Amino acid sequence: MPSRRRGEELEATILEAAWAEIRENGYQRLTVEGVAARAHTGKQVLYRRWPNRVRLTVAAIRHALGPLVPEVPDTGSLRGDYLAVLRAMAARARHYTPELLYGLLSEMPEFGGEVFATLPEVITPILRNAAARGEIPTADLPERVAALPLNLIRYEGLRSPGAWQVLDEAAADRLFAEILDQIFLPLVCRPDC
Amino acid sequence: MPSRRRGEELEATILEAAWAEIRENGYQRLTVEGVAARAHTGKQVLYRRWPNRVRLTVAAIRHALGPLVPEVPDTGSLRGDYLAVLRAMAARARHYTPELLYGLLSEMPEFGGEVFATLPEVITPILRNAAARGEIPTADLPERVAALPLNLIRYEGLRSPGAWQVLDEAAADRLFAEILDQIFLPLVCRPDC
DNA sequence: CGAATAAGAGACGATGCGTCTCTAAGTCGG
DNA sequence: CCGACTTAGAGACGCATCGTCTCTTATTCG
Repeated sequence: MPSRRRGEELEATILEAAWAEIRENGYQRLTVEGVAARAHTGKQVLYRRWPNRVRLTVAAIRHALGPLVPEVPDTGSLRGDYLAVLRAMAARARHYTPELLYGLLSEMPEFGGEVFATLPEVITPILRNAAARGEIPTADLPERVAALPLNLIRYEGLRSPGAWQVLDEAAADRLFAEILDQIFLPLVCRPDC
Repeated sequence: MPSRRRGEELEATILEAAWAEIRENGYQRLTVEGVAARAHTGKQVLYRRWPNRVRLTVAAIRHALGPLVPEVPDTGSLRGDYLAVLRAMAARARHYTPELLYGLLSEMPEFGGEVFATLPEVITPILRNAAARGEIPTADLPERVAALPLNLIRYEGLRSPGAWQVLDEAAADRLFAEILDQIFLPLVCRPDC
């Protein structure tokens, strides 16, 4: 008979079970009973740690995807840097099916804070570097402008959710290029760029 | 004893009952039983018309809010026209609580087509008028650019949902002005605008 | 006027949440 | 090394609500 698991080990098993259930059946059909069964444990063990289904799900996502904020890229150009950020975001977004994202937001609107973060920790340094290189006249952009590509990408993901799941890397890059070249760069660069 | 209702009359009563329940209790707590009770009818009468709770809700929204596409405004300037469109959209958005919007989208992702429409029927004429007046060099903008303010407003509504419900008209107008003046107009107008 | 239709009312089975209860495995202080 | 405490593992339970089914009877239509 296998020994009983505890603490970290048990917790990790449960969160991985939850994440597996989500990937296989989606969030709507995620049941606490199902997760418990898959982790070979009882419901009470889950409810001892998370107060309800939503919070369990959030914990599972965080466990599976790791920290939200990506590294600050330094590719030598504003375009390259921002592109790197968009790629990192898209990689993360690929795990959010529409059904999962909307389901979570409907039951826990404050989760939006996590999903819609403006990421100044990343964007501000990028803009400062660009200004130092002389690519843009000033790094001091209104937040709405600084986060524009970020927001547009996210909007794209909300608007045609599921799109990330089928978009190959080349197609995603084309989308990023469109947003950067048609909208963001014309808006922030000195006229001659 | 009151006579039994039928057809249009009964249907309208039901949809109004559903909408009232949504406004009072939100979508999550909308129950088919509750709607039936409020409309003084039986569940079967609802299920005879709509296959499930989501579809009933969508029907109730359409009944309450009317057609999606607003009139084409003609204020004499691109800024004024687009502002009018944004105001019309915001008026509609005010009825979508986060909980309602996300709930619907999670259970019926294709509803996004309705919520995220690019509204070319409205935007294209506006741009054509602006071009005819000489405000912009060409009316032939990429769709992504033409719909930019629309998308940003909607993103704003998704990002801080519930915000519309508390935003007074002046504050909403400030937001629209920010988006038009900082982003859209600089992007599409001839340099001297 | 008689037959067909559909309203109004509610019982029913299924599902799944969150709570509660029980036994025994593992941990820890003395 | 042992007795007390904690908590894992298992599942029963009550409750809400979905969607289906059944029944009676008012209304409509041929």
